[in-house]
Amino acid sequence: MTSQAFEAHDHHSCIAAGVASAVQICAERNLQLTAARQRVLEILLSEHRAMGAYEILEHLRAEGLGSQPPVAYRALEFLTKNGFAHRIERLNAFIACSHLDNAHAPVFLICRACERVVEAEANAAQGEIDRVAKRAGFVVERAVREAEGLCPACAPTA
Amino acid sequence: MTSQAFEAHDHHSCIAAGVASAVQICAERNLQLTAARQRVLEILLSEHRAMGAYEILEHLRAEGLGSQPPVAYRALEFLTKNGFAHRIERLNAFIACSHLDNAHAPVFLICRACERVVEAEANAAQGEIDRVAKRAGFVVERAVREAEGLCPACAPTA
DNA sequence: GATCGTATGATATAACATATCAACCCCATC
DNA sequence: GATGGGGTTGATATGTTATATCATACGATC
Repeated sequence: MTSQAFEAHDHHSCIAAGVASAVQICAERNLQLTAARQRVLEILLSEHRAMGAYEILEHLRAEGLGSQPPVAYRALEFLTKNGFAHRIERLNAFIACSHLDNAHAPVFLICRACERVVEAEANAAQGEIDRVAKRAGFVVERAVREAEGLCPACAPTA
Repeated sequence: MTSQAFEAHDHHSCIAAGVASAVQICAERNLQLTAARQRVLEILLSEHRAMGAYEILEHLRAEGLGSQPPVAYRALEFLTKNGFAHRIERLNAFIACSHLDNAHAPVFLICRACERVVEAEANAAQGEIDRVAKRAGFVVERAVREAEGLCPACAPTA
């Protein structure tokens, strides 16, 4: 999945492939992809938009996987810490990672009309954040790069 | 104030100059810089870190300028909408603008140790967000560029 | 079988944000 | 000077996101 993800695609394979990759990676790294964690990843993979912790929690609750906030937050912490999901700061919400294969410096494009969020690959070293930080002698541990606006499908109608 | 703002400086003039600029700009644009709004700006200017709405509200409450959340949020909305302050998404908090003079595409450097936040000037057109968005046909209305890490003063000790 | 690390369960609360409606004030216009 | 509209404020309630805290379960290891 590339920045073309605003376009149509075989969505069923998004979920299957995402889970399969996660299962494999967890096996390799001795990470425990427990039922709740895997289910949260599936829930996130099922939509190309960011979901709030409480929205995810509703799913878990309906499926008997837990009903209290920490259940969702713990799963989300595991997924984000290990790169299977990302937090969208602008929305206080979460989305499945689209680039499980490689280490990356993602840029998120958030459509305010259809709510779709696309994760695009970018070059950290070429970015303005990196340049500015270097100049200031600042050590970057985490960079947030998010754009809110209109996707190609929604821009014309708006 | 530039990206050198992690360094020592005449802080009293930060506040005075910031307020003076805001007063002038509001006069020019027919904006009402009411008591609560100006006071919130002063509170933000008084520290080079991001402050939460409820922290600001405490100050207002102590000074009899209001005691309920909407008071703080209304002032903050005015200040951010008109460019006198910025919202730091990573922290769900607010900081006074350091570059009142020119239109800008700010990058924020957030030190997780001392909590200082520096607003650096950057070139939007050269950034990765802009490049990625163009490629995807995405119309950017708002860009969030924030780095969390360690400032030059805190990096050695950490 | 004691201990340790990791994961879960459960309750409560902190922190951030907005909806709504009434009251008020300025000021432009009739 | 009365009328009315726009913007601001006051006040109450509620919605939403996130974490602290303490307790429990369970497998791995010594």
